[in-house]
Amino acid sequence: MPQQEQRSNDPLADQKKEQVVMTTTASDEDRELDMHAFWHSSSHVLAHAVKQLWPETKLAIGPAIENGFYYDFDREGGFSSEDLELIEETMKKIVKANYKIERFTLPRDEAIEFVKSQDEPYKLEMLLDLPEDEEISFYRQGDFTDLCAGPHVRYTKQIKAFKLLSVSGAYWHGDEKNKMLTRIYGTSFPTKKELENYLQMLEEAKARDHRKLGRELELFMMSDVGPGFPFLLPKGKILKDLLVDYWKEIHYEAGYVLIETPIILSRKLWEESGHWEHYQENMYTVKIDEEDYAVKPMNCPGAMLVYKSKPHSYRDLPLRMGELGLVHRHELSGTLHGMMRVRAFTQDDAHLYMTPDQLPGEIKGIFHLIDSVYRKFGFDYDVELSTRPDNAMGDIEDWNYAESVLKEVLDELGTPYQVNEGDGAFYGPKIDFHINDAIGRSWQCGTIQLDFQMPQRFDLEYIGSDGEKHRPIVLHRVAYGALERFMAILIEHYAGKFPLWLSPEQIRVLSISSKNEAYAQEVVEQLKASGLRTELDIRDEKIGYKIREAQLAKVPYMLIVGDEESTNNSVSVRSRDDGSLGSMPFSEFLVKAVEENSSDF
RNA sequence: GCCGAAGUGGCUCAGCGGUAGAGCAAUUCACUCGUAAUGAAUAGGUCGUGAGUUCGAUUCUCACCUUCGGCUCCA
Repeated sequence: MPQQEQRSNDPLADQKKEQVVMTTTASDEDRELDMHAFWHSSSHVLAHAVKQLWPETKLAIGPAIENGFYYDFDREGGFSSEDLELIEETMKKIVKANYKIERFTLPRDEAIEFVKSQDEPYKLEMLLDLPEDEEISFYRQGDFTDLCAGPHVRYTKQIKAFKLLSVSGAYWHGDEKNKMLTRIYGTSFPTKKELENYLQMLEEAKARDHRKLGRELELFMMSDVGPGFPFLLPKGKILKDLLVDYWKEIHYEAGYVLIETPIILSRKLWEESGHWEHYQENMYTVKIDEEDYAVKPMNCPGAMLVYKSKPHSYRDLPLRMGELGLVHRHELSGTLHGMMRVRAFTQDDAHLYMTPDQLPGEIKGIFHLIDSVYRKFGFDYDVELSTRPDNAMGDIEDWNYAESVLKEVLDELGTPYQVNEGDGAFYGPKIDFHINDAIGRSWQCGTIQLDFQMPQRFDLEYIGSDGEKHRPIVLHRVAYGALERFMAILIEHYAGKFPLWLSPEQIRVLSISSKNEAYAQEVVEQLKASGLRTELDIRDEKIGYKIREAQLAKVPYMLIVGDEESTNNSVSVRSRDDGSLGSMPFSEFLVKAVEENSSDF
């Protein structure tokens, strides 16, 4: 999302785009249209309609976004759903009237006078922020004119199919200190067919929503008595443990040791770490024997204490110390979102202590570890570098050095990345990994954070080869990010159809009738003995019904056993994804299943 | 936290000033069955919580809680 907004704030990029559009839209071939310009024009039609209906409404900003557009308005009382219908009707008329969309420019002074005459305070503010030496461009359609860098389509009639999707609040300039405006979201396409396809895709996205599947597949639940605190159901717990098993395996392989630190620790520790000062609004606190304690929002301070529990030599370094730590953060209530954004979650954390010359190598090692994890699940991801924020602790020189090292390593790795100025943690700059999910959203998961503050605050040291005390460098990182979020992304990524190794229930054995019960039980026992998570369905139901239920539960393999199978020790195999695979000897299936299960892991 | 919307049995939803209804799921019984729903019966709800208006509130009003869509924030 931020990318799109940046695009519309970047007049230079938009100018370049405009030239493209002016040539390509010369023909009436709609598929030649630049969708960015198309959605941007749609937002103008929206604003045009709103101004026609309620002239007193003030216009803020209305850019194209991924798959659509929005426009922010300042109107007393906002808009109701009836208002939305009315707006859509009016938009249809504007489209039908087929206004020509014309660009014109004014010298700065005249532009200011013009916007003032229109009585649009937000537009005036934006105009005053534009570079002084440029002419100001406007777009006009009928009696509607908007300050805008463009580009746009040429006629309103080109916007053949559109739909307003939702109304929400949005702060002016995205700053919560500013006034809350009303934002109307919509989408549009050159043809009705494309709009229908898009709306259908939205419906399909709903079908793989992890909150819906989480309930249907009995993976997790939420309760009013613990907003943002997820409950894992038996199957969800299996999923989490499988992720943990895999995680432990690759971390031991990569030379990590694992620790576990307490969840509740004294205020004194959080004061020492700086969290009491910088992070208090997110921390849960408790009083124990008249003393203040806090539930940990991060694992770092505990890990620092573990490091300090004994003296270290340079020969111990790098020391890679992992911790699957349960942290609690009091996130704003409005930000909670299923298991994607919760208030209690397990970080697959690790702190790496090293000498300065080991830093680049360790960053690369972590990078490759994270990359291998994401690749295992077939995830696409973006890398971002976040630099010093306003509330940063520590010396600027340290920050500059840390940022330059991160940049150097990223450049050396040849990975494309985006820089987010001022988005770092208060204790250090970081490299973030964003996974692109099934519905085109992106979620922050992995992160590598350089921490120059903790070692100082906790006075960490090691004895160098020179016999002198030195301060180690500390890297703080997660790969999954949070197990809960990662699970949610996995659920949506696979639409609940987990690969065999990740499926909580791998095989379900279905008996045709009660006569086959004993044989079915025998099959289940052997499968279980071979480490396959198997369940038995011997209810007095028709086989079609039992298959339907197993299919809806998204169990990878169904074994149907009747008289025929009982007599010759075979199973009729049905795959969740490929349907019936026919009969085979049970021993053959067992070997195949065990092999598939272990090869994926 | 802010803007907007919504909360009715386990799930999906109907009802809407006269103390609740369906389908699925559950339970019981019958059927002993061959690749996505066998039939019948039974049970299950102080309609999110608390106030107010009213002869009477699930229905109207207000507050709070939770959820959903966004903003902001973030793993």
